[in-house]
Amino acid sequence: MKENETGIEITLEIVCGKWKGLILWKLLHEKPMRFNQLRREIDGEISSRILSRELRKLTDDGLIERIDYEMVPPKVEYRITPYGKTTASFLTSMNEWGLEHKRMSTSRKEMARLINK
Amino acid sequence: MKENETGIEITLEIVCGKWKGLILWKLLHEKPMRFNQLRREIDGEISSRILSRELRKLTDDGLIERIDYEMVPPKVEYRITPYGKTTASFLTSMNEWGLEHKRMSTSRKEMARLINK
DNA sequence: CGGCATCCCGTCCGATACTG
DNA sequence: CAGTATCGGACGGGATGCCG
Repeated sequence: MKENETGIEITLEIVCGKWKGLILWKLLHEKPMRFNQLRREIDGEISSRILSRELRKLTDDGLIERIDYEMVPPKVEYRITPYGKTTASFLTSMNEWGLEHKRMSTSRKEMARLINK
Repeated sequence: MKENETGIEITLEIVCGKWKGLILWKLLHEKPMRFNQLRREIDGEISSRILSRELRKLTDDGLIERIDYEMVPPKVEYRITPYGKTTASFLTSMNEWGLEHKRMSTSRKEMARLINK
């Protein structure tokens, strides 16, 4: 373990990419959700293939849990785990920063011009 | 602008990828730095091509500033901007989470097992 | 010193179609 | 309902070499 290694790298391994942060954020604030429910509620329209893949990654990493009711028709729920809940600390910060900057401007570049001026 | 859009998405557009978060983090805590100095000090060994590209993206987004002294041999410095400094809020959270989880375990999977048990 | 050119690979992301 | 199969494009990341 390197001495000066930042925590940023480790955290990025988890939330990097377009979707995992959003999925975690959703499951942090809702009850366990079913596959298609999650699919509908995530803004930005995620395809079932991508959602399936991202859910698998999060499950493999122990951040969420897959509950298969083994019914016909199938019913599967995804729930945040205790470990997953700990991500709320930085996801909340990220959300606040993003919202702040969305409120202030329509674009990041414009934002930058205003602040840096 | 959508109503329920999360700030997460916006924030991820900036720090996503392996390097931009680390570069920002470095420049947040140091004086303006030269290209090769930055290259040497970033852990994980970044190639000059990649560093160059990432620095350009950050500059285009107004998060850092490129100062060319127009000397021979070339001297160029990169400095965090006021806008870039605002990212400290969430980068700090991300760093803390990562360090916390690095301290507790050698791997994320083991970490997950411990917490979720 | 601070890059850019070239080539390459693996991953991310997506549309469409299909299935138990 | 909850996915998988297939195909394909875009992007991130890297090795090597060259240049003013």
